Amino acid sequence: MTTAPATRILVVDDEPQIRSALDVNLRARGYAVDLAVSGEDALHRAAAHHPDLVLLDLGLPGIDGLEVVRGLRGWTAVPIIVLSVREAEADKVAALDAGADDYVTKPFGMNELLARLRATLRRHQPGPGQPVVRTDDFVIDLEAKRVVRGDVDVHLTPTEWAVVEYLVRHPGRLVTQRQLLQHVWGPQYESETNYLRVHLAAIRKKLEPNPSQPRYLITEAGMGYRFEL
Amino acid sequence: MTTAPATRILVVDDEPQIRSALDVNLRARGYAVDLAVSGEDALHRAAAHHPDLVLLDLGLPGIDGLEVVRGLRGWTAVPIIVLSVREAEADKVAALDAGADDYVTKPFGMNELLARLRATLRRHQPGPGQPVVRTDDFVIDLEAKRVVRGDVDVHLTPTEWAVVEYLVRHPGRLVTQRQLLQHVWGPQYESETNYLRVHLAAIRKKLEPNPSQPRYLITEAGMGYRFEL
DNA sequence: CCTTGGCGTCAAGAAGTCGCTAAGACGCGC
DNA sequence: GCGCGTCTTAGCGACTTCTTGACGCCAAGG
Repeated sequence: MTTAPATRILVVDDEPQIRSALDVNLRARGYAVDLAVSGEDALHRAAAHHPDLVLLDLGLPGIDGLEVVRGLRGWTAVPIIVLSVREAEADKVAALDAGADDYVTKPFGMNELLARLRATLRRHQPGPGQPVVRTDDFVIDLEAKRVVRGDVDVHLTPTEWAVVEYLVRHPGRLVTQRQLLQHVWGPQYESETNYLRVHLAAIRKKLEPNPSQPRYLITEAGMGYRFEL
Repeated sequence: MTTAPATRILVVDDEPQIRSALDVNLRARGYAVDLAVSGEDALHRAAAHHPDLVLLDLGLPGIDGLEVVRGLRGWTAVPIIVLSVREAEADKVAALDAGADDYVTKPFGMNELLARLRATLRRHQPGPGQPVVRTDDFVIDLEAKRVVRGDVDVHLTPTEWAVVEYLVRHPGRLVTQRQLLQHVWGPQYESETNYLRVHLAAIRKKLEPNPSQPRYLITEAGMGYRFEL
């Protein structure tokens, strides 16, 4: 029997006690743990090791935890669970808005944390990780970066692919214009919604059975887009 | 069987009769009660004993009850239920704006008080933050920014969503008009309650089974709104 | 019994957003 | 330097969403 590679978790916290408590408990459950002590450290380690999940304390010295969330979301959809003290209610909402997946309030029970961690991982690995998304009208192979409609290949330009991939990797979920822009074009883009309009139109023309009445790539006016299975 | 440690309640009131009435009734229900006779006393005792809930009379000699709320919120998110006489309407709103969780008007029925107390404790227990909120009539997915009623999607506009999200993220708690306005429209808005009326009406039409007799989005006249699970 | 204040409702106009098209700019391989 | 695919930019009508004001209702208080 081959052993599945361990799930890699990046723990970001400046308090040594919490760091080592998490380290011990996670290792005991068979996770591979990477530790970061600051926001900068976290961003570097994430870029270097591509963890499967990030456990992020919001109250960091230096770079704010919120900035770390944004920094990560600029290029990756890795699930992020935020830790914060109860007072920082507004920060938690802001973190979720910035793209965090869940949050746990300190002080937390280790069991609750582990449960949320498993739930978040489960959500982000739909079953035995199927890199292929099927609809009635087309098939998207995320691994091979191919789209087939009927029985012919559909060619997507790089930008179109980036948009489609991001939407498809968050099925059913509302993706804000900011999220899409920053993921596809870069962190400094946030208000160029005309890019999205043009490229979405092009994508719909290629994928939707009836581009003028989209069934899969839904616009939510004033908010963003949603990929409907 | 291990005995759960008693829930600790800090009672703050300068009137001896009310203090002892609360003391007796709360002890009879198995709560551990700590008594404070003034605002200063309350702040000291809260810092020393970390109560699980604070019952705070607004009409205190010396430090105002409002200041006590602010003082507590500076470092703890302990639930606060405010007691006040009916006349002090403005004080109640101010206390809620400062971060109190609920209020009870004096003279109060002991049963009502106990019910609110249990409700407040209950919702502070399991940590907030489920990304999905269910009621008998609809499901709100905070993560996906999606609302389903029965089995059809309900479409919310950006403003409607912002209002619903804020209320739902503070379930059971009385949210003042100010809080909603400033969170949704921005800091400079505080008295445009007509916005709230119009948008709440639209939301109720979409979510409530009987919009003219709301079950979930409750209006508290003169104060604000409450999302009741 | 009447006034007052807060709320719900409705409708119309204002403001904002989106889809679509087409033209110009860019970058890469040849 | 040329051509091709691709991306950016601009503009317009259509549509969605927000704001605003008027009106009626109800409860509290004089």
